[in-house]
Amino acid sequence: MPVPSPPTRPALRARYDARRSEVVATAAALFAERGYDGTSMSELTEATGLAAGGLYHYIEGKEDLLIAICDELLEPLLERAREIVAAEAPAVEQLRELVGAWVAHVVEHRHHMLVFTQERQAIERERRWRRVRSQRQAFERILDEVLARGEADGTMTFADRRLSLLALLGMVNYTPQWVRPGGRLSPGEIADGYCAMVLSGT
Amino acid sequence: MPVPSPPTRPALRARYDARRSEVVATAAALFAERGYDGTSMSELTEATGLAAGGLYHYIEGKEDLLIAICDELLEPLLERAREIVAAEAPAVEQLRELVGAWVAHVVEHRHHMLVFTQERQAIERERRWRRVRSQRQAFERILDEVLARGEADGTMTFADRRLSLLALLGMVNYTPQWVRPGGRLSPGEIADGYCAMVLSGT
DNA sequence: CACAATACCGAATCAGCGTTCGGTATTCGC
DNA sequence: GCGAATACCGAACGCTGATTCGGTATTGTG
Repeated sequence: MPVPSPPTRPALRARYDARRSEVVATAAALFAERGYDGTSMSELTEATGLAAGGLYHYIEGKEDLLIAICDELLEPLLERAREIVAAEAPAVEQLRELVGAWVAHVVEHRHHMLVFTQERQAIERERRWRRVRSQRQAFERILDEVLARGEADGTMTFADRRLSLLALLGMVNYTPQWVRPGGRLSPGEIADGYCAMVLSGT
Repeated sequence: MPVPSPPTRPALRARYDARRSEVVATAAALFAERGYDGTSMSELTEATGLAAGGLYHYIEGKEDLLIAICDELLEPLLERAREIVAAEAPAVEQLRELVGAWVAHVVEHRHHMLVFTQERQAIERERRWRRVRSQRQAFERILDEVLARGEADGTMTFADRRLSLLALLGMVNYTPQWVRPGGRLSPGEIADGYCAMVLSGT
């Protein structure tokens, strides 16, 4: 098997997983700074402390890292979003929760997010990215449905609902480009500000 | 000189310039679709109809294309922005004009814009991009000054002016990712929508 | 027409990068 | 402690892709 499989012995499994996600996190930081193509595997090995071949005990190849990064980013966010909309609450309240969780997530994982947005054109184009793509779509769909519900029951008004959705996506996706950990505004304050702008018609 | 200099004979100069900007436009379209690193020079030569070495009569190297693309994008926009704020008009009106011109520009040059945002991390990091970087900063500064003027004279209110600026940047910069020429919304309608959200406190 | 300047060609070059693989050290399980 | 699984090493490989360069065709100019 060319695929590096995790160790079968349970005692080693924890260390393996920890080291692997350490590698992924390091890759995310480097990719975010220098770009995916702009980062060589040797820079990665240097940053992780491993030697050239050692990386391949944890990943199948460079692209594997990208997939892992996207997964770590989208999966928990999507799960949280599903939880929020599963609860019975007014649309406006759900939107606030969604945006709050979302902003907090992209701020905490801003390296992952920067990589995701930078490599977007590759992700949208190729077959093997179907899963990632559909996760993104699912999340956007949830957002849209909340907006639609709010519009339908009269608690939200939009000049154009789709444009409001796209504007929201733009704001939040751009956030990782400027936030600094420990910056002036907390993720919560940022999210509130975004909600206020989108809900301005209300 | 390794630099391909334009022909000195005036009769040829026009053809040369035309062909060069044709090459740049083709590169912008390819880069926007496949990414800068994801596009090989041979794909570019094929798309332009030139042969391998022929490109280098018009450009110094691959990176030269990136610089040209950014210049074609930012220079006219910045100039237009300076015109708008040079005129004496209420801040709100100037903002609408700015956003209108801006959205129209990124929609028309969405390929250029996609390349610019994708390669942002390279542009922000390296020395030789100082010019492009300062053009971007100058434009953002103009926007901020208009918002500040509006806030000062009481015609605009923001929960947090900086956040509103960043949100606006996010919305507009994201626009090229979803607009389609001849789409449902005109650039003007999009710009109006964005302004309404940012000025919602008013 | 003639000679420069210009436009373009395309095989060859050269560097960098991702990946492989045989080998060694370390660690767990009995 | 002994064997097997695991972790890691690092030189070597193959390939892609940007760039070069000597040469040829074309085009304005005197």
